[in-house]
Amino acid sequence: MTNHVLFHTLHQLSRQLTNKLNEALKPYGLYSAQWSVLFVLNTKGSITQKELCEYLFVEAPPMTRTIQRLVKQGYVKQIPGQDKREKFIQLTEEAVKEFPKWEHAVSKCNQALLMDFPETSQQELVSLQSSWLKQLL
Amino acid sequence: MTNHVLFHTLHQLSRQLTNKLNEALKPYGLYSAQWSVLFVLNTKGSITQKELCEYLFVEAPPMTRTIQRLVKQGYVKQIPGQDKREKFIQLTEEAVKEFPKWEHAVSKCNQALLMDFPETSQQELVSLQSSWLKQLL
DNA sequence: AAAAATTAATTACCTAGGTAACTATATCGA
DNA sequence: TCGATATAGTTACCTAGGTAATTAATTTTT
Repeated sequence: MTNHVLFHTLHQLSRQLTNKLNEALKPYGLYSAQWSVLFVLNTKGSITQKELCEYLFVEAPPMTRTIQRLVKQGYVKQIPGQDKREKFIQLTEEAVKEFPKWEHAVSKCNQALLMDFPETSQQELVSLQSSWLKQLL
Repeated sequence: MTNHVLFHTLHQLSRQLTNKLNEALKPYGLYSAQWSVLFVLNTKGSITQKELCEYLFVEAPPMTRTIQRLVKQGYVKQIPGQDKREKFIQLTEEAVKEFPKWEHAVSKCNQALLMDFPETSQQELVSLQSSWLKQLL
């Protein structure tokens, strides 16, 4: 019985959080999945789509779509690798310029979401989730 | 910084769990969203789509789709209410007959997912998630 | 009682993520 | 070396969930 509640609340939480994130990103014409890619590119620099998929645990097809949208918006460029099968993805100058605004919006959103949720609880939650996730993968 | 990890792992976990659930339900031709509806109907009996939405915190359009698929599969029927706008949803006889099998498959799946995750951790996780979720809604 | 506002459900269209099948390139083995 | 196999990415199509607009029925207001 408690199992069911566990899965249910986890699912609900995840949905609520992405909804809020999408709301926060709306003024910038971005969506949560795009943000996750931009965030990774900002820290990792230029990496292949494969690596992006592995890092975000997402299958290749949705990644292709997300990247294509980012390309169309001018926030990301694809550079053919030495191995001609692979494409390196990196932020455009414009994306680098805009990034701080996006980051600020996201961080404000996250802060609001965590407002009444104590720091210690957050850390416990991360710890529990991480250990569970590690076992699943 | 820890915020980002928190949201990331939550999202990953949620996706992994629904993927596994979908896998477990595949032999029965069902998907996770359908299962969540069937599960609620099994405990609540006959309720309106509105109530289903409220219970599962899902918007009306996706609920309409999920129900229409279940109707097509013969697992659910829609009964017009006294208020002609609303439709009461309930399990068909066949669904009632099949339910135990589905429930067993799901519960086996959940058990496998939680195998190496201690009972106490599960309870902590539920407690943390629930309190956070309550604040968000 | 008639007009206005509200509500339940649907339709159309969007993002997010999954699998299967395909293409093009690279690598491995006989 | 050349044929088989593996790999990166794309395309097509599926479920899941969201918003906006629409329809039909019910309430509320006037």
